Formats: sequence, C-alpha cells, structure tokens
Amino acid sequence: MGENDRMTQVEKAIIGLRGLVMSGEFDAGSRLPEVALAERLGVSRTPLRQAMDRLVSEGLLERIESGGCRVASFDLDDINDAIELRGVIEGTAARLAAERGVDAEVIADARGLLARIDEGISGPNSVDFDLYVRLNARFHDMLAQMAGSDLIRREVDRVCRHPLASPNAFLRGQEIIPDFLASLVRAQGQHHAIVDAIEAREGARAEALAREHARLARRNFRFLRDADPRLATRIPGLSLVTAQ
Amino acid sequence: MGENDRMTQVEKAIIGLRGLVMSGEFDAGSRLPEVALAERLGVSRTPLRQAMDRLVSEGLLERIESGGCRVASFDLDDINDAIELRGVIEGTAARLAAERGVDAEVIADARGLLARIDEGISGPNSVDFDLYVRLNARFHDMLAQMAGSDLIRREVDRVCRHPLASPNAFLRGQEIIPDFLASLVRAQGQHHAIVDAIEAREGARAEALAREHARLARRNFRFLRDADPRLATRIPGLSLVTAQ
DNA sequence: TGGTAGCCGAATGTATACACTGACGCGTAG
DNA sequence: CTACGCGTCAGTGTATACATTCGGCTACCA
Repeated sequence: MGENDRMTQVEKAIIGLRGLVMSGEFDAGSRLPEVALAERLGVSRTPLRQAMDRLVSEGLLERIESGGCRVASFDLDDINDAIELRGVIEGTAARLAAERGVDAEVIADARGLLARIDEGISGPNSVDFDLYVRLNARFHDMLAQMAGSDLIRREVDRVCRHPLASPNAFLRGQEIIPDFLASLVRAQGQHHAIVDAIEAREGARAEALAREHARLARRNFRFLRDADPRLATRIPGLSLVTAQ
Repeated sequence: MGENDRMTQVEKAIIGLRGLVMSGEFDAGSRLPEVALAERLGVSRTPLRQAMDRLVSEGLLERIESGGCRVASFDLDDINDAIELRGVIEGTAARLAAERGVDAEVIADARGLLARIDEGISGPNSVDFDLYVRLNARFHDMLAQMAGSDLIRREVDRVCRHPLASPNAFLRGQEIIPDFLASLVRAQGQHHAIVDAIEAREGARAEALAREHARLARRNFRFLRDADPRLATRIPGLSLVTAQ
C-alpha cells in the first residue's frame, strides 16, 4: 500500500483498531491490552492511546475507571438511539440547507449523483452493491455540506461514523433479504424527495424526510439480526450487539 | 486544592488549557506552542497533547495540517449554528423523554429544581446570579438524562460544553443589561413549559420548546456583543469572536 | 536588487523508559 | 477450611528522549 507512507501512525492505529474491534476480534466488554495491541498494529503505545481516545469518543470503546478501555457493547435500544440521533442531525442539515438555500449548481450535483444511483439499482437484475454503498456515502456527505456550516458538517460526519448507525451500516449482507432491492429503491426515493424539499425551500419537510430516511436503518438491522445468527461473525460490528 | 491530588494530569491539562484559551490568553488563530504550554500548566507534553485532542473535538482548537494546533475563531454564524445545534439536541432529549415517558419522581425532582430557581429570581430585587447559573446547568443536566439514553445524555453534554453555546455561555456579564431579569424570567417560563410538555407526553411541543429555549442564547450573545467592546477581555470566550 | 536554493533550528510526532496503582495469588492464622 | 493480609507483578499513566519535518534565514547567483 503506497499511501501507507503518507499515513500517520495515529491514523494507522485508528483504522487498524477500529477494524479489529468491528471484526469481532475482541469480545464485547473485554479489556484492550495496550502493549499487545501496539505490537500487533505496528505502532507504539503513544499513537495507539490516541486512537483509543478517538474510538472512545466515537462510542466504540468505553473507558474503565481503574484504567484502560474496554470494547463497548450495544443492545437494540442503543442502536435505535444512535439511528434516531443520526436522523435528527441529518434532518437538521437538510432543514438548514432548505431554509438557507443552496446554489443551483449544488442541487444539480446532487441530482447527478442520484441519477447514477438510479442507474445502479435499475440495472438488469444484478445490483452493483459496492457502487451503491459508495454513492450512498457520498450523498450523505453532500447533504452534510449543504447547510453551509462547518459545524453541522462535522457533526453529521460524526454521527455517520458511529459504528452502528452509519448510513451504510449493516447494508452489506442485505443481499440475503428477499425484497432487499425494494428497500434500496425506497431509500433512493427518499433521497430524491429530500433534494426536492431542499430545492423548494421546504425546511420542515426536508427535516422530516431525512429523519424518516434514517429509520430505514432500523429495518435493515432487524432483518439482519433475525436472519441468521451465523452472520454475526461476518458482518462488521454485529458481534458487538448483545441479545437485548 | 485538596482534590487536585485525585485529578489526573490529563484533566489538569484540559481544564487549564481550556481556561487559558477561553480567557483570551492567546489570540484567535494563533498557534499553541507545546513545550511552553506544558511547562506553564505543570504537565508533560503527553497529557497536554491529549488535552489538545479533546479541545479540538470540542471545537475550541483546530488542527493545523503541518502540525500542531491553533486557537479557533468564531463569527456570528458559527455561534448561531452552535446554538441551533444545542437546541436540536436538547429538543431531541425533551421529545424522547416525552415520548418514552419518565417516572413521576423525576418530574417531581425537576419541578423542585425549578421551584428553587423561581425563588432565586423572584426575590426582593437582587438576584443570586451564581445560584441561577448553577441551577440552570443542573436543569439542563436533568433534561439530558430524561430521555433515558446514555447516548443522548452524552451528546447533550457535548453540545452543552461547546464554548459558545452552553446554556450559561455569556450569561455572566448580563447584569449590565437593563431587562436582564426579564430575560431570566422568560427562560424560566420555558423551563416550566418543557417539563409540562414532557409530563403530558407531548413530544412535538417539548421539542419545539427546547429549540426555542436555546434561541435565547442568541439574544444574550448579541446584547453582550453590542453592549461594550471593553467587555471582550473580561467575558470568557468573547475574545475568540471575530467581527463577522 | 530580487529570487531561489540550501542549510540550520525549532517544534511536532513517535518511541521508549519510568513510576505507580490496582489486581491476583500465596501464605498464614483463626 | 476459610478468611484476611501481604507481596509480587502486570499494565496503565506520565515523563523524557529521539527522529523527522516544516519554516525561516542567509548566501549566492542571475
């Protein structure tokens, strides 16, 4: 990986540790040993501890009073709250974008992006899943910026990074769900509606739509959870979910 | 300071650095020298850098691409956005509390707290300002917990810690405003209404009230800004505000 | 005289060494 | 046999030492 050279040790530790925790390498609630982890990630303890601070603020780890960190565990309520929060924050971004207005060019960009998603999911019968995931993430990024506020953009990014509430969380693996394509179509319909509302300066509608849009994540999660227990070890983050 | 013994070096650095920055010791946009700061705060560079990470995530500092941190600067839009965000988050806490319901005991506690505030501001003619500030903070803490979600509570705490959007930000110094007491009375009226709405399970109303309640901070800030430029050096955080 | 290249210094990012606290185990006494 | 106390040690929190990079200054050339 050539771009590893430009990656600082802290980023390396953040990405590596996040990947390890999400993959279920450590049981939920287990304490993370710093020295062993540092060696495993190929960094020293200093950047590793910075990475741990970061993951604590993301909610993926919890600090232990007596020292150190443990892997967080989530129940259904936690996930629903995180999804609710994302809906609220993205809803605010959409509302502010509508109220404050955005350049026609930005609207056009968003429409272009949505057109590409339309193509992707209305193909013959095989959906380019990775493409959808990538474009979906980009759409939510665009939404974050449309309010024209750095603070709002940062906050949207934050809640979208939440391991169990990101727009693409639990999207991989959905292939097994029968009407999974219908779910994508529905989500995409909401994307269009949100952009419409922003363009029409309908703040309340944009906010409500974005909130409801986040709710799809609940369905996705429940489907996946009920589908097959064996998936828990294959879907990133699913191993951190406790049985209510 | 007896409890300084139990305070970790990182907390010491966080509190000290936050105080230094808020006091206007450093100009907005100026780079923070680590070695000098560490010596001044009586800690080593390691906990100081952790504190800087924390203040970056709080928005008080900004990371510089080439390395190090600088003091953030805020214009009116930044402050309005931060206040808006707090209103949205606190509004969500209020709405969820109403929708999910809270124990009668908690409602009673909140009422008791509000009664103490009522006493404080309806006294003869002198208002116990520090008392109001403290009880106001406690009320917002209680609100954060009422949703019954750790995630929501943490997020409310986060946005309330934002230097320029906290419920008590720019409250000190308001004594000079003629109808400042009227402003407190109005805020207190909203406190009561929020609790009423939560008790009555009126989620939408609770949310709207909490949002509007945050808007009072805008007025407070504008009053203070227009009042007397000399105050800038005495009100914590005001020195970080640029002239639009 | 202005601009550029190269070097030097300072300050950050990282690694490592040290200190101290909390936990586990072993031994002894009741 | 159990319970309490002490000692050891693993592991975190903190300090310091090292390396690397960025910025600034000077000197030289056009």
